[in-house]
Amino acid sequence: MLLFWRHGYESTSLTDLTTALGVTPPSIYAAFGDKKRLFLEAVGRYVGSPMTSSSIIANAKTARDAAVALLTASAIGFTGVDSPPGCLLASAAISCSPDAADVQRELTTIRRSIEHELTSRIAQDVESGVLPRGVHSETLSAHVMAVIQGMSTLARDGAARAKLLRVCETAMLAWPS
Amino acid sequence: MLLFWRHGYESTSLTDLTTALGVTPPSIYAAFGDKKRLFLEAVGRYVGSPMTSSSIIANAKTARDAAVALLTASAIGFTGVDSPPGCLLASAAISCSPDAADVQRELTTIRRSIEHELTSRIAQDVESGVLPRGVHSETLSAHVMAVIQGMSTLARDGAARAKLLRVCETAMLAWPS
DNA sequence: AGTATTCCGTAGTGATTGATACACAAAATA
DNA sequence: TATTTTGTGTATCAATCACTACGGAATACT
Repeated sequence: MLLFWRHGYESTSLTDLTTALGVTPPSIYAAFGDKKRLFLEAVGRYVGSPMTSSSIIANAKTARDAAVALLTASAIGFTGVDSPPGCLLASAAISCSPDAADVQRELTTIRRSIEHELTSRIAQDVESGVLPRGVHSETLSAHVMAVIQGMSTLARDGAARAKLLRVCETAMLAWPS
Repeated sequence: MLLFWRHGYESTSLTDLTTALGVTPPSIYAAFGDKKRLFLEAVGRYVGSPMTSSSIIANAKTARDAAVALLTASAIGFTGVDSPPGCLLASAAISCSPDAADVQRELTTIRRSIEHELTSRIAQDVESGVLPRGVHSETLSAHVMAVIQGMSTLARDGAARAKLLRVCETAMLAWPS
């Protein structure tokens, strides 16, 4: 997972994986089938630890809290000391060859589902009057997602955690009162 | 440039390039040296057309105008009908093998210089009183850059131009009055 | 204890990667 | 017109890619 996180799906060779794991290719292929499924397994581990975006959104009292929690968790997760900078979902398969188009679509689906969950949570608060009527939930959600994906690039470019956390605060200034 | 834009640096093979250009490998190597320099040449063409970020920032009356112009130009440029979705700078060399680390650093340098120019433009408005004292120019600039880089991912995931333009408006709600 | 099964390392598969030696042809120069 | 220079295609380079056939060792079952 860390190798895919740092170097991406296609640029992580089987040699990289076997040497890092201390095993030989047949072991990997017996356990996972092929490189594609191994990668998706690693993605599953990434999105499920330590806390899923879904649970963050579900456990938040308000949509605003959900947005703050998502942004903050991202800023922290993208600048871990013993993990590659940035977001695996945002960087591992952004640009790839046609052979990996299905892998690319898989990550797109995950990103869109997170965005959709946040959109629904916002719409729920608009519905219940917590957020003013007229708020465009889809746009508000897209802005939060854009900041998250963008912070991944900033982190990869060397931005410190404190800087990303300040970006989160700034992004939340766009949140309707 | 379009091939690198769509598939990234490493996933664009020399075969892709030669067949698209209608030439054979020796012609490319005689003209550009190697794949790395050809890519950087394509990047230079990308950042210089039709308008550079530097000129957008320089020609804007205020830092706010610069931010709006950068965001809008990005939203439009990332959703062109006859160009790949997203931003070449944001996607072509985000995750790559150690062999391409220098290419990665090159794009990081470009991204950081754009961010730095915007930071300076904001600081200038704070200095002259156009923006209130206490505004953290670096954070404000980083937020704009994050939204831009994030919109690249949204565009690659299929977001429409109108949606990205609405994201731009939302992002500008975080701008100090 | 003897047999069957699972597991993994050795070694190598064909295909593709970026990059080149060489020869020939067109064009520029003398 | 003769000669040099430039440029491109043919064919191929070693290296690496994801992937696998096969044999031997360790384990599980009878």
